[in-house]
Amino acid sequence: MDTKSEKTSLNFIQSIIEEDLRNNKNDSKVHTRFPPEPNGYLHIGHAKSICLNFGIAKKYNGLCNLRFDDTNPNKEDVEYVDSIKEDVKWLGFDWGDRMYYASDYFDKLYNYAIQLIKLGKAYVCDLSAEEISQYRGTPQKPGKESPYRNRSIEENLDLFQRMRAGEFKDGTKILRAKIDMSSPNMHMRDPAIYRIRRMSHHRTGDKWCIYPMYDFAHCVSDSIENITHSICTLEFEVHRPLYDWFLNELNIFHPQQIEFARLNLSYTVMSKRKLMELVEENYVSGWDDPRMPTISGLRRRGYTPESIRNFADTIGVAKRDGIIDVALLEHSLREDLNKKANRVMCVLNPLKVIIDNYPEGQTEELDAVNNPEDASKGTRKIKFSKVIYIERDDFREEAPRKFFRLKPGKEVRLRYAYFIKCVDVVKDPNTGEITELHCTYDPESKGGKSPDGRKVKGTIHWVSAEDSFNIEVRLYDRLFTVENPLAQDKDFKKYLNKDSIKILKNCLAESSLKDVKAGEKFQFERLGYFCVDKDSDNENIVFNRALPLRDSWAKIENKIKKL
RNA sequence: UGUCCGAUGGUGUAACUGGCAACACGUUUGAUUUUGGUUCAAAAGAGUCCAGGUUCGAGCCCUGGUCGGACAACCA
Repeated sequence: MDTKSEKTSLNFIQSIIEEDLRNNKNDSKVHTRFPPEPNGYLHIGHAKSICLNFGIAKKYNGLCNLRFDDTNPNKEDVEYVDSIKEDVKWLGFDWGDRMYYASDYFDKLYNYAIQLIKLGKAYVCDLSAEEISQYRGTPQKPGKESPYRNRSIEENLDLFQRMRAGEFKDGTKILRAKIDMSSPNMHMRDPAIYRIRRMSHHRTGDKWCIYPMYDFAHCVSDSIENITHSICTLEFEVHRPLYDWFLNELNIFHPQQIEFARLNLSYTVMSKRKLMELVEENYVSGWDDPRMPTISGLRRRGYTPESIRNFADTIGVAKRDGIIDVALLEHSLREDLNKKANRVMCVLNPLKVIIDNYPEGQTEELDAVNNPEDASKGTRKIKFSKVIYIERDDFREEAPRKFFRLKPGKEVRLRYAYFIKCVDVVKDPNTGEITELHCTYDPESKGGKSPDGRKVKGTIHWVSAEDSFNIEVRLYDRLFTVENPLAQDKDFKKYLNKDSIKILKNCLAESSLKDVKAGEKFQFERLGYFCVDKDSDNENIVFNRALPLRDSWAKIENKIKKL
């Protein structure tokens, strides 16, 4: 039992870390960070990064900081920092007392910039944004040097201080690193370090009118926090030479940047910009719309932190980018909720059933199991009566042989109750729609077993007219109709699924559900997993369907249809 | 006509210093079942982008291609 340790294969980041540990690099310490920009809500892709960074810290007895990369007051807002904190916490991670902001380091950053100037490695440039862009060249063509590139250190120092003092208009001057305008790497062609931006910052207010750029702020912040492994996504790979350059020139602690492939999920989009577009143009109700791949959306939909963490574990980490099948995410939720969610009976599309031979006015209580996967959850009583409702889908006038549910003249089991047989079908004379069914029940079959050992293939769920109440149920489907909405062209919104939400107002739930609270999750027997939505009030309880149950009948039926 | 990165069943990830390509999801089949759920058992499905080379032996190493992605904000 001792040496049976499961063969853990390391991902490439863990391999790097273990190699570093073997070499006693960084005094054998591991310190990571999760560095979101507070300019939007976190999504499942961030969850991957959070699980990675906090997970690695935990695995190697290290620490992981939460750091807001808030160097652009133009886009950032406290609303977002609050939601980010909530989401990280909800996912189950703890940054302890190490919550930082890049803006905490504005003074230090400023001084490092001055140091760079003194080293002759940075200069103030008067070129306009357009000119800079022209001077930069293209990936194929080298750029040319700015006419301001060779200002003296004294002049640069003076100018930079005056930039800070607010002597120049926005956009008229910029501090640039002096590297190499002919570098094959565009990021090395004298990148911007500081820009003038008269805008109040959500934390530093109006203290600054110059703000540092990402490339400068990020590596220095990592260094200040003694981050050993600075893990980020692939698009920053080209930035790494610059990351290293700043740290080398400044000669300060040098974290190692490691890039991995960001998460893509099928049938959705995963960039803050595009999600923001869906929110702002009202394609969804907000960042936490249950159809959104945001953490808050998934939470509202009914996802659990465990299922998301487990998902992150399963998908692994690598440098190749691809698209993960949502089915994998869904599987991890089903796996989790199957163990945890109590079962209840609800009818989404009710069809009235009258049990002709059941005594008028009589009711009786039956025992129902709360969770067959967990005996400690016990049982509850449900009430049976003469009039009940079943799912419209569970009755077919003309049914294929493999249809095990209710059909004329045939018997079916009502879960936990009785066998019933359909004796009559009543229809609306005008529309032909079935309005009610008449059935008879076998009093001997109470609890769902018949003493004569008669077998009934189908078991269906139901609620009694006596003891049920009206609920609203929202059914969700994938947000997009195609696996990769970005594959063909940029116009991803034309692949939006018009049927991604279906609202059912006339659903019936067993009365045990009367006192539920937002966020509670249940399995509606035979239907799926459902979560109480925050839109619920005393008048109207709203359930979101997180996920339907796996449905092998649907597969059979599809096959029949094809024949 | 640049630099960097990547390429393993349908999808994602493995294969420790070269040694019978494995796991999960998905798919299919069967068993069990008072949820057409769960569970259990089994099967199909790649010979590792291509071409050479090194080697007794290559998914792993070397060379050259091909294909895909990233990079030209005073965004992060």
